[in-house]
Amino acid sequence: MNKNMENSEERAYRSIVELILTNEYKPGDFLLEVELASKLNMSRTPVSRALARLVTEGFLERMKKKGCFIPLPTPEDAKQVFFAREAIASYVASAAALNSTKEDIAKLRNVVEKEREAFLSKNKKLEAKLNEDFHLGLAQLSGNQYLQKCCRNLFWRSNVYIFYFDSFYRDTEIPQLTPLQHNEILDAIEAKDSELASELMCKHIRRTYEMLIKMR
Amino acid sequence: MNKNMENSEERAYRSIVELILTNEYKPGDFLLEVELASKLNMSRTPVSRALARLVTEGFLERMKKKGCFIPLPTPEDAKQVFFAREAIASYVASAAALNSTKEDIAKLRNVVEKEREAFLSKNKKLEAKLNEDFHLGLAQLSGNQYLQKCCRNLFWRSNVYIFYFDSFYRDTEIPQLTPLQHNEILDAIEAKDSELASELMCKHIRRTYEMLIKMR
DNA sequence: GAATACATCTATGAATACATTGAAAGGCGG
DNA sequence: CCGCCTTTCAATGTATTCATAGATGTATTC
Repeated sequence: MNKNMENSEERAYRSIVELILTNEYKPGDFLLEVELASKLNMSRTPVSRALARLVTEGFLERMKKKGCFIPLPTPEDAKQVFFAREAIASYVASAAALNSTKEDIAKLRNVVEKEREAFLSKNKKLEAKLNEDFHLGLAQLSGNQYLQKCCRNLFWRSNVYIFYFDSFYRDTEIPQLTPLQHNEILDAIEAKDSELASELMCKHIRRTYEMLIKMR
Repeated sequence: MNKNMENSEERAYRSIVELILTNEYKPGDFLLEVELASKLNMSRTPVSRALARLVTEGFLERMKKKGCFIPLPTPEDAKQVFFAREAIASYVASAAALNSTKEDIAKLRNVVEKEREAFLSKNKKLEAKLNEDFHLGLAQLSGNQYLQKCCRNLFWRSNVYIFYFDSFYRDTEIPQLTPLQHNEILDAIEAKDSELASELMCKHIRRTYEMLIKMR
């Protein structure tokens, strides 16, 4: 039925992530296989496999015979997610500083520029996507597929918090600061200053986290 | 047919990990769904799901229509695995230094003591298991489920190297040093010296890696 | 009226049947 | 003999069907 060349599991996976990141499903909601299958016009099998993957990636949790659900945000969990992100992303930044070429950096500069534009035009969804592009792009520059994978999982998981608190988030200075901080990080990477890149990334993530906990 | 109360996927998962860690399947080998299914006396479904999980965990790779296989060790991959382990395990160690109680530490001391005994009695398999217990136990003490998960995946992945080079490995001083280094790390954690714990863990992992690359 | 045993319902777990596809063997023409 | 095309096959990808576990509601008993 579907002409797309990607396999169904991959499509299901992306669709589900999309549904979550666009907040169509909220924390606490159950993602039922049959429901998703009919929504996405495919059988339970690929949906089920995609869900299983999201669970092993730590993005969803599973209750036996109840279904998968988006974990409810808790202060403790937020702490763990952001601490883990700090730990790994700072390594990634320092590794990127050592490995990246002019072209790599130019690409990310471009992303940041688009981020700034997206902020000015208040295109929330695009902004989120570009933020993801920046962080995951950096992870790729680390040249370490394992750190890259960890980064991706943690980034997505932390996004749940950002979306959950979106209404607050928008009123802070964070969205405005983001492109600036991203550029500072790129500056450090361009200067091959791995120590500084690591530190800036750490602070960048911590700032988001600290904003988050102030909102409870 | 099967009397075990755990579900089949979990059993398949454990069995497959076991088959790999005991070197019954070696790097480069394909793990075929049908073959495993018949070997483990279950249908393709749980086997397939278990394999998928191992792939997302980075423990196996998948070639479409060919099967999952244990990635061939390469110098580049080894570098990535051990670098990632260093990065994460050092964070884990420093977090453990901040969180752990007397009882936690006592438990790990016990593991290390058994490690020493296992080394003396040349019980290779037990030694490997205890090493795992130590590192994953420490990950648990970090109190961060995300870092814990990353740690576990990377540990297993790095184990492929250790088993692959087992014959060389045995002739080095590493197996003898391991319990000593583990105890040093525990000392630092007990003294709540997170900086030192982190540094020692980093060196501990790097030593294994450097031994590895000398063997090519 | 409360507690327990039992029926029922819902969602996943597992098995099986069927479709797809990548790779390699083998045939055919040059 | 070599290279290209076709065919076949082996392995996974997907759908469907059946089984089962956990939750919930209900009736019966004390």
